[in-house]
Amino acid sequence: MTPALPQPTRAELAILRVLWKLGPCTVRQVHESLRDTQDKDTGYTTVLKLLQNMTEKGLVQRDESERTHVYEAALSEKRTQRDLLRDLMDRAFGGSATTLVAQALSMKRASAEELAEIRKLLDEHEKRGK
Amino acid sequence: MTPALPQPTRAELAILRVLWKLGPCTVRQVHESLRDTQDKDTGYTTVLKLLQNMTEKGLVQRDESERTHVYEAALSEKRTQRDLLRDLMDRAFGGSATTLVAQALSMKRASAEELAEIRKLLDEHEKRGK
DNA sequence: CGACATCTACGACGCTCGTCGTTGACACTT
DNA sequence: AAGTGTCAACGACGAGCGTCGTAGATGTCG
Repeated sequence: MTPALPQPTRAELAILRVLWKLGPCTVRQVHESLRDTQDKDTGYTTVLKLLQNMTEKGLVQRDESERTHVYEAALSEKRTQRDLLRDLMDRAFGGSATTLVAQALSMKRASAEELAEIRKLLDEHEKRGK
Repeated sequence: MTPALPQPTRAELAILRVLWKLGPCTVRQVHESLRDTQDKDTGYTTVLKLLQNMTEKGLVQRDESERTHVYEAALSEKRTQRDLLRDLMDRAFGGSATTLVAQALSMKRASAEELAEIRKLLDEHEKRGK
């Protein structure tokens, strides 16, 4: 089992999303990508500090072979999503996946394509269970 | 539209879960219920302080007509779950309900009953969309 | 009445998080 | 060599959170 890293905070998760999308990045690349995506814009040194903290925690890995360091997400997007979802499920849904899915469906009037997609997932899941 | 209260923190959510389960409670009742459920146990004044903070934020409503105040959750459990799920969906899943549901399913090898339940939800949801 | 329990209120502390200013190292240009 | 720009590192700050000690008000029982 992987050692269960600390949960990323909001700001950290925003950075991870950039790393997942772009792959390994310098601080500057992350900063500029955030500038594009984000509403509020974050100072360069803030992003740097965040990335340093995340290195400390093990959320990212740093390549310092060059003067300009390159950061990379330590965990996959899927894995992190699962961890976060698991946490929320325990904290707010009493561990019930069913309730969680129900809320997810009722929340968003899911589009027809989405519904079909989910149905397909269900089928595959069931098949695998056999 | 309801004014979108601040998100409850971890500790606050634990308290809300007690209030949802037991209905309106005194501080002492909440404290003791937490003592039962929780691993780590929280001091009485801590719970009191938390509830005072939550009153400040509007997360709970306080009846102070009696000397011993009675607290009640301001928002329904469902509503809060939706808010939290929406937030996580935006922050970690790029707003995709499908991805979220997929992860929820893959996370827990859902039991047969759960799968059937979810399928039923899907049907109802589709019908309602018509 | 007086002692004791119960409850709320107030203030403090330690911690984490996000933010930034500043500094010093390194590189490039002229 | 001097000037300019980029970068990582460090330290600081303010806010929010969870924790608690203590004080002060109010009730209860002898």
